[in-house]
Amino acid sequence: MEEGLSGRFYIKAAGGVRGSGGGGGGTKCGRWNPTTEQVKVLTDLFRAGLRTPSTDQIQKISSQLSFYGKIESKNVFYWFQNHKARERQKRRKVSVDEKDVNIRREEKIPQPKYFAEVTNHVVEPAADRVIQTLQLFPITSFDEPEPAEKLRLRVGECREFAHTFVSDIDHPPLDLRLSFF
Amino acid sequence: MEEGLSGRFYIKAAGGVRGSGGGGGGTKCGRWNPTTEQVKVLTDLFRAGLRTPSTDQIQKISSQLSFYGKIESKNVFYWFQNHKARERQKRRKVSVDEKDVNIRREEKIPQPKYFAEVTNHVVEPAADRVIQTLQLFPITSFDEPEPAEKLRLRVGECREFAHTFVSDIDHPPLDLRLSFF
DNA sequence: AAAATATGAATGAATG
DNA sequence: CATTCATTCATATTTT
Repeated sequence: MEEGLSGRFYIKAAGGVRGSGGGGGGTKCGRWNPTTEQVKVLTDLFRAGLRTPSTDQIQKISSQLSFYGKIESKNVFYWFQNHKARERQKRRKVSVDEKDVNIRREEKIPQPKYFAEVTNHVVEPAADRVIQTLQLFPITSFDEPEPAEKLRLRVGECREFAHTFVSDIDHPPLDLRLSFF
Repeated sequence: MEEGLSGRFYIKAAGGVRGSGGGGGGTKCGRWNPTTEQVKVLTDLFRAGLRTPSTDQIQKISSQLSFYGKIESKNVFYWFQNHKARERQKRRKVSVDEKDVNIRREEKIPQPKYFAEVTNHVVEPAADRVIQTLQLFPITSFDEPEPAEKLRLRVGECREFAHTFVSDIDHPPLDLRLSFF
């Protein structure tokens, strides 16, 4: 249904096209599709404390990462910008649902996150080759104190405080009165 | 090689019966599976004009909807995001009727601050001017049509050639030694 | 069960 | 920096 337009057959590359190596220099262009190595490096840099790289740094990073595949400076720029923004947003939009379901009495993951950030980079076979001499020490971030990015495990938790008791109530006290001003 | 997966595995969610009416419980996590009530409310809100709820609104909505079942803010956020996008997407597939021979030769490609900044963007519709007090019960179907259409020139160009296939080099001399000082 | 489709989630790219 | 749009990917659901 949705199809029929755009006439762009995307290569249904199962398993993520992030395939390393290839360089993605294929015919598929449009928007940058980072390779796993690129993402890994970027992530490492971020975790190392880099949040808002300068133009200079961006250039260097981009330059280095270009080895793994097509990449432009702006990609690096945007990557950091997005990553940071989303990291923050996750913190903000953390479910703040209280009340309502009262049965929730159990634990609550100490770190309820917006959503499970999958940081499980499958170990690349070529990982060995990827000798990233990332020796970025705590960089002086001019933005704000580095919040010690800790690696969070995937939210294995699926605590769903069931709402089972919602038997046959006609209309719960639902009253979404949103005032837009 | 193609081993580089996106690394996104979710726990197989068993029996995600959307049929909320009855139990609805038991669904495992994986991805949010809205109940019919939740969808109904969301749809009503959307139809009432809500298109891009603010963080606050998202919180409220999420909170209210949690009555019907497990839900998080991000779900609401994504729901609206997707719903709007798809609504527009479908709208867009009908905009091919008129062969607007008026082809604008916009050579300028919007680039970030790295290149010449271009601002020849089409006028922003600003259709989020929905002012109303959303009440759960669609008292007044303030149904507003899809206003404005942006017709954004998407430049999915592949201007930059892929990095030259590095064939000689054995190992990427990745050495991100950024000099910050 | 396979194919088609609907939709939740993620992220690159902008814009203000 | 935040907010938003467009695209794409991964599943769930429905259809054949």
